[in-house]
Amino acid sequence: MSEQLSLRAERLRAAGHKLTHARLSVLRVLEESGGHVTSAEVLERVSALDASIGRASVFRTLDLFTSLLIVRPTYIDSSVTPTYVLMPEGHHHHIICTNCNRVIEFEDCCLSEMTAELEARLGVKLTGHLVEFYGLCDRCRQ
Amino acid sequence: MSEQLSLRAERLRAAGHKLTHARLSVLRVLEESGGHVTSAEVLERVSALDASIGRASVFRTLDLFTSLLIVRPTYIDSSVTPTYVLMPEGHHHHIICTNCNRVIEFEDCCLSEMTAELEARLGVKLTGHLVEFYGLCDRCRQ
DNA sequence: AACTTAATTGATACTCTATCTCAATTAGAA
DNA sequence: TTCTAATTGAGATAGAGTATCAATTAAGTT
Repeated sequence: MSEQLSLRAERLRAAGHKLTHARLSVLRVLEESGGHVTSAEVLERVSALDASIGRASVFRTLDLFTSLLIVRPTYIDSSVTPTYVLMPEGHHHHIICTNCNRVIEFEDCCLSEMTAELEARLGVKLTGHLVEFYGLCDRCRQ
Repeated sequence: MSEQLSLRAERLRAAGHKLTHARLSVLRVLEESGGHVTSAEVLERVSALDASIGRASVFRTLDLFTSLLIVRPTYIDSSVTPTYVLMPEGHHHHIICTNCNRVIEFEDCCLSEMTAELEARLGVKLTGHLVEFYGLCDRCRQ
């Protein structure tokens, strides 16, 4: 198959990891889902794609992607199952309605100043961020 | 016992929930731990405080606190157990080192402008936020 | 202080997510 | 092709979180 590698697959290879069938399948599922999927959903879709891929590999891959900041687990509904969020350029922003649990994503953020300030003050090197707002969405606000 | 109620306990009551022994115990454990505790740690410490408090109540309470934004589950190490973060005034900010998993908390953030802008543009009413930065801490930066 | 009742609780059995183990397979370099 | 360490799949296992339901309790009312 004339696979066109995504940028994330390149990052995976650049970090010294093999581009295995299982990993590329999980990545494909994540990218096609547009982010915001639970591990159960990833498991199900990966199985639909190729039933021979094992559960353990899917979880191992999600952990690997998390450590590489390709994906970030967050909580939406309760404290139970994490929802995996794809991090397009290493950052992600959304609003969670505390009434109906709807997720509203937005693109722009003005954290580059804060990033520079923190790096200077704390001596850290920051590569990404996640911003979650909580509140009532337009519908639930009445 | 001459219990001096914390502000969070008042918020709990104001939201129409009973101030039960189990809930106050979980709240006390969370406040004494300074945030950043796993459910297993909360379970253990609540048990140490009063062994008669059941597991189910602790989980129910953590879910209740999450829905009230008294606490927010986030992921630190892997995709496994959530770490509960106490939200002092409805917002919380930290840096997670992607190498050693150290958590660096910082206080000030400049998101009030972004909050106002989002409320105006999207018609939402925002009550809190969580900001997570990822990168290398000063030690791991070499 | 006793009464009332809906909210909450604890015990425990259960479900289901995620992990561990290890022999078999595979990606990628030589 | 050959080689080897990384990775995999299967399935048993661990352990986090839930469901159920009778018993208890917080807190308003009298």
